[in-house]
Amino acid sequence: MSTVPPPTVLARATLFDVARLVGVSIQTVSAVINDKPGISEPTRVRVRQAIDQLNYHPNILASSLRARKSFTIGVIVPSITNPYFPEFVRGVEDVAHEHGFSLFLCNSDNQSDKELAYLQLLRRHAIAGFIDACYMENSRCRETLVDLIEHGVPVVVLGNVRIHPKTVVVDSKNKQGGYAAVAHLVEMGHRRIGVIKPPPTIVGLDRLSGFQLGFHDHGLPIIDQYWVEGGFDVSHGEAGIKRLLELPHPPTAVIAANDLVAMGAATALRQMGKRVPEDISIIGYDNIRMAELYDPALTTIAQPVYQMGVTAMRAIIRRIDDRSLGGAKRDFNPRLIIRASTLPLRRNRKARRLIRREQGIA
Amino acid sequence: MSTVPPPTVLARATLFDVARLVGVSIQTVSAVINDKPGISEPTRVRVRQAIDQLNYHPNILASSLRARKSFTIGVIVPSITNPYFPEFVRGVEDVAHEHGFSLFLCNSDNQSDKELAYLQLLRRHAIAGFIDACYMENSRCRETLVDLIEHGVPVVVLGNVRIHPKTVVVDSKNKQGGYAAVAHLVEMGHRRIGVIKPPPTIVGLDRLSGFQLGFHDHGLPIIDQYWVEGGFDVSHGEAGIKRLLELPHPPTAVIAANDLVAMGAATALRQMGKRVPEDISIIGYDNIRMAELYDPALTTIAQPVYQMGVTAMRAIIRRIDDRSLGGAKRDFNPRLIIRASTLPLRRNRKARRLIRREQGIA
DNA sequence: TTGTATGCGTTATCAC
DNA sequence: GTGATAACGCATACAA
Repeated sequence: MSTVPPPTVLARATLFDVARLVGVSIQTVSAVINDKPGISEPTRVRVRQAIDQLNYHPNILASSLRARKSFTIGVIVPSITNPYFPEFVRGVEDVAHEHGFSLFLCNSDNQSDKELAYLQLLRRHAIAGFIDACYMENSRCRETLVDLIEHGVPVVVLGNVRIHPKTVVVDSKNKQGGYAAVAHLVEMGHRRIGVIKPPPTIVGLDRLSGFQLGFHDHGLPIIDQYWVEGGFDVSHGEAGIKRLLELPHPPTAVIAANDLVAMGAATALRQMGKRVPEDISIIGYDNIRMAELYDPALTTIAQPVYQMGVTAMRAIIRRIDDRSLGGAKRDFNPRLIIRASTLPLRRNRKARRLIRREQGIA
Repeated sequence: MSTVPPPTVLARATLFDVARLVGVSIQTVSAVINDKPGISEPTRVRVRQAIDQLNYHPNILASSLRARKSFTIGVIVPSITNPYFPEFVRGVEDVAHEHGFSLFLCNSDNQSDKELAYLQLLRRHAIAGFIDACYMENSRCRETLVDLIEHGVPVVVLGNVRIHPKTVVVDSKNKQGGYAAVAHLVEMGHRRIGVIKPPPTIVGLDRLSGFQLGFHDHGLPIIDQYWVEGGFDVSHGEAGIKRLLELPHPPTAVIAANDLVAMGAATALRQMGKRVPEDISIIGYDNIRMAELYDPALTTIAQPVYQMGVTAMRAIIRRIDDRSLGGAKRDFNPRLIIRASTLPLRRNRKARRLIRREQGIA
């Protein structure tokens, strides 16, 4: 009926509007905005004034489309509510922002189909780079990642997988860290050790294999009942510890998939009237901020999470600047942090002394 | 020199490629993709096959540009490493994803200039909606938000401010919650109460005013030395409690700006050989997951954070669907959760009984 | 130094 | 049902 534009939507000023106001052409304005040479100083000033006056702001959508490059990075994590990931994302974001990139954040909940859906969505967004912190082996996810990579999008995967020669792998040697957790407990004299298993992500499986190798190398038998299914959430710790306590001979020490699980287990133990570490030692993984604050302060395996985020994002930026760069692997060392949640086994002091002597500890 | 295209960058298939392969026009393909009526079933099938075959994926940049609507939502928080915000963001994200929206995540660190920089960046990204969870009074931020709103972008602000009639405010009555914290401690017989203050964000100031009103209504004098500067991080709790303990008459109870601060303070106290709550009671705010796990479990004021995130995102979606919708205010009720970190004051049992009787508690 | 023409990949409005 | 044409806002190559 009416040709009056809808009153609620004000049109934004465009390059055209600015150009018209100044009396120059569109690309002159564009050149001023992008600090390109070849524009006289007086013109630059007049253009800038007009930009202010019209409250003009470039449309990144249009500019990305035309320039065939975007300034958005896709980041996918299992769940941002796991305190490990905010730290990682923060590292990514700080570097990204420094270089003018924005972050698309996605939560996969460790579900391959969700991960896949997000991967596909991000591909449509024409992202400039991609960081996958929740990769799980899945043919369609792998396909999509490979597709992204082959279309020139730099991809970083958190964890020990090489999806494609051009992938950048950022890892913290979870196998080695897992091994160290076992070694620590064994050193403390524990031999009946329970494990609350991580989820089957790349990182989780790697960590698990470290636990297994540790058991093997220290001559500990792997008995299924002592390896309960778990995950990376507090609830997995609560459920896991209950199953372990129902065993005829409950473990004297427990390895939790991560700190959250360790705290869930420790708190559940406390509520059941058990003491940590006097009755049961618990070791976590990740060294999240709370591990230190928790009482008992958690013995755990630390990773430089923030730094890993920084590294991931830097790798992407370097590959955006130089497309010819290939894949890479950046390994960070895990570090055992002994606090209050683990204690030497007291049941059999003689055995403990024996073990210590064997390992050459004073 | 050479006219050979760079070998590293494969061109993505476009609508044009699909149309050519099938032998139809571009807009026929577009119609199939967007499930528009008017295309025969055989054509639809052939188009879909071609899409698969060419591995075609729509370019959201182009589609947003042309359709003048995007599917990205800007979210800005103080810092994603404060466990309160992942919970909030998760609520936002779950709803967003359900409706096909993606999230731009930004951290302001409670710095107005960073907030402003992000606001401007998001405006350029032609976002479909915006959620500000870290608003601080600042004329330029306000200007930018108003500009966004007047250009038809739905804006949600976390905290008790009305920036513009069309703003949606999601709040949890921080003043009331702050008041409840004071009331709880008074009820426990405390009168010498220390406060580790929140930062001057909208939410922080509101909470602070609740503390002040609580002091006033319960006849407690407000003595500057007992109100130490703080923030929302663990470190503020550690620093704050130290200053409070240096006082000639240290407080018998402390109100922390939030749970993180409370845990920082409690842990520092423990390290200084003091007991919580026997020597000093501490009350937090937010009821983050860790508050329950912490030992002593934290008495705190709970807010339905996840639900607040959900509400914020829903408000945006409703306003995208119906541009005529105006502003709104959605208030959530804070809830006192009494756990182990607060205890009745024992110094003067008579006084305590007196207070209880006055308040009609058995 | 500045202007002209063209296209990025998509959607919208018309005819046919 | 389908196809031609224009436009979204911007950047690039080239000519002037």
